[in-house]
Amino acid sequence: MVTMRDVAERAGVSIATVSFLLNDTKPVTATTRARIEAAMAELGYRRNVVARALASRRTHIIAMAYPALDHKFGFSAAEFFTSAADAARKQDYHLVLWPVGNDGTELKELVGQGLVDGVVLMEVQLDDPRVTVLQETSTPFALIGRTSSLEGLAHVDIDFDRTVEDAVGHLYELGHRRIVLISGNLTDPVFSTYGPYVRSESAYRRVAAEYGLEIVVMESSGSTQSGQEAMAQLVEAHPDTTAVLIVNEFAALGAVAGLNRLGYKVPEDISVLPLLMAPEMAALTNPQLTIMRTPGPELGQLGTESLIRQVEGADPLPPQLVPAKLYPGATVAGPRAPRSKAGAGRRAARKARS
Amino acid sequence: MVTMRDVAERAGVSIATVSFLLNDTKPVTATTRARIEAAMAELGYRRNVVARALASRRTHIIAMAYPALDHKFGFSAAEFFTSAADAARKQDYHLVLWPVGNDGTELKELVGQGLVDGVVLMEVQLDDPRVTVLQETSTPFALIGRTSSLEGLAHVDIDFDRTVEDAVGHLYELGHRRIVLISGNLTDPVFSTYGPYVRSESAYRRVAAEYGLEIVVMESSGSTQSGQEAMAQLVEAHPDTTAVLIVNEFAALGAVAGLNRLGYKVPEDISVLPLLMAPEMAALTNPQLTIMRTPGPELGQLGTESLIRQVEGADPLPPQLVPAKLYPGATVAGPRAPRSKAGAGRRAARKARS
DNA sequence: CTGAAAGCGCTTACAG
DNA sequence: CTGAAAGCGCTTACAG
Repeated sequence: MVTMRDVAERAGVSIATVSFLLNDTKPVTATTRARIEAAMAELGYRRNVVARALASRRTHIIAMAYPALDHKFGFSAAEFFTSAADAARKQDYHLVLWPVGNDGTELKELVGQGLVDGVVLMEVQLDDPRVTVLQETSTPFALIGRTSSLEGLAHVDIDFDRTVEDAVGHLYELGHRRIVLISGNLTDPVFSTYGPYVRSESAYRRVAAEYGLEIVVMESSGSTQSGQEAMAQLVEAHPDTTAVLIVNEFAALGAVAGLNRLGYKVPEDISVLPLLMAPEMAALTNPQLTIMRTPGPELGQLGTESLIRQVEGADPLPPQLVPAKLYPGATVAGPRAPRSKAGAGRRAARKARS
Repeated sequence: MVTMRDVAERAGVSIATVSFLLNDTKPVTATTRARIEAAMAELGYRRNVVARALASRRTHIIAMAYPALDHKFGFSAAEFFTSAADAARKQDYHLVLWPVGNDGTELKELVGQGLVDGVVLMEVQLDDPRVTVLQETSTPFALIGRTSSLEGLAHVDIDFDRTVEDAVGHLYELGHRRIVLISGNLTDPVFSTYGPYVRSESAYRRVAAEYGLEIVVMESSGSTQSGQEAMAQLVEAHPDTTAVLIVNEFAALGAVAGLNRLGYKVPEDISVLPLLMAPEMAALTNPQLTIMRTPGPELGQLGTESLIRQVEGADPLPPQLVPAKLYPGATVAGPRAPRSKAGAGRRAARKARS
């Protein structure tokens, strides 16, 4: 292994000077710079990040804590990770993925080892024990998501209000008046304080009321299967529904499949608009889903930048909320027969057949 | 931060003794052990992995190099990563995911920094420049996949021969005699040396010949879209096909969707059997796909264990090939009218309509 | 602008 | 079984 000492000797300078040049921490004259750079090139020198970490008390590694047991690591998660990794690399940091539990014990164990300078928390719950762990250990962190009390916590999150406003507004303009929300199971302890479900639902209730729409919220868990089951219940309980908003991306896939199997055409009979989905996932079906596109790339980057600022002693970025934006596909259209009874009659007939 | 020195002082021993106990590198009497453990508990000591790494020349971090630009990071990749991470953790290692290019330059840069003890290579190509980089830098590594020349390289891989044998055998027993393989695009430079396509195809050619079946190989790229397009071509060029084997998991999803849109029922008209898919992906469709289940959990674990053995100076595990196993779903059944012309006639009629 | 030296928190021969 | 001490490859006041 070629060390800084080797470079210094070859260039005829001290190792301190090499370090100053490498880190740009003190000015170096052009001639010594040239000598050092030549020496580095000739020797193929690469700085040892472990030694640097020990001496500087900064590993330049940050962790993304992802509760993989409670949340599938799908395309959306991959987007968050990838954009965060890119943002980190641009600032000379490594990002590592930590699949740790929701309760904070594993996180505490890992953080105590001194491997990382800070943590980006994914899938934040309204009351998240991991936040306490990070505060107690004085570990810099940034939330992608929000706890209920946010006093001074660095965070970025989806703007659920605008996302739902835009989604409902789009459907309304197309003529839809029967718009149902499929949210999560809020009696499940893991998800009763899960921001996306809670915030989507409250935004939907507010927005639907503003539009004078009937408010119908149904639930599903985060599986394809449960999305399909939700549709079976929906067409039974609310046969006049013309559009479905759905929070969970796996359930959304199941919803489309389920409607098809029940004999409903998407979007002719019912439009389906997932509120949070990655384009790669939307492309798995054919025709491709119309979605509100999760702002994963933006949030991954912002969260990481906010964290790195803190690690380096600066103030975190101000909190930012980014809405999911409409990403057109082929699962949303105007209702077949807006505000008439014809559609409902036709669907009822089909149902009787099946 | 509480250091080993703090623990040593409190326990009334030297830091060397604490280290011996912690690493189990030298015997320690029961009484000193008790004193040290008490001190560690009281102080909440946690060993600093960075200092340990610098002193021992072993970071206990291994990287999984995944060429994210050329290969989507889907459910199969997530399975490999998760199982590798678990295997690493069990042996006191961290696994980090490195999304690096296929050409080795990024890998060389990263490896030179001394962050990792070794590398697990994913999506290995038959002629892989990353292998050269790792050899030149004397970095321990294990392949998940195979290069063409394997002289002494630690590797684990899918057993394509047995996978295809089992898949074709299963279909044959159900009565299928027209079994087509959808492989990859071998004229694409990235995939012309991609093991799964190359080896699946050659296994298929051998096995189909053994069964006396007509050999039909078509290609698709790794997208849902292309899987759908392949089906359009298939029913045009080979209307008597009763079963489809398909290598790429995204294309497989598209194949089912495409057949449905073309008016073919799966599995009644055509059975679809992906050769390499993760169950989570198979569960995205409804009904769930019948698949040959990628042995991701087994290979992730074996590859990691093989690597860690080398890192610790032992011989790597002997190469192992693991077949994908049949994982039942609802997209494979017997052909509608085996060996008669009735099925083909009916399909031709449907085709004329569309 | 450059250098000598202490120190980051451990591991590991070496000695006893 | 335990300890004193060197050393891992850097960074960083401090001095000049």
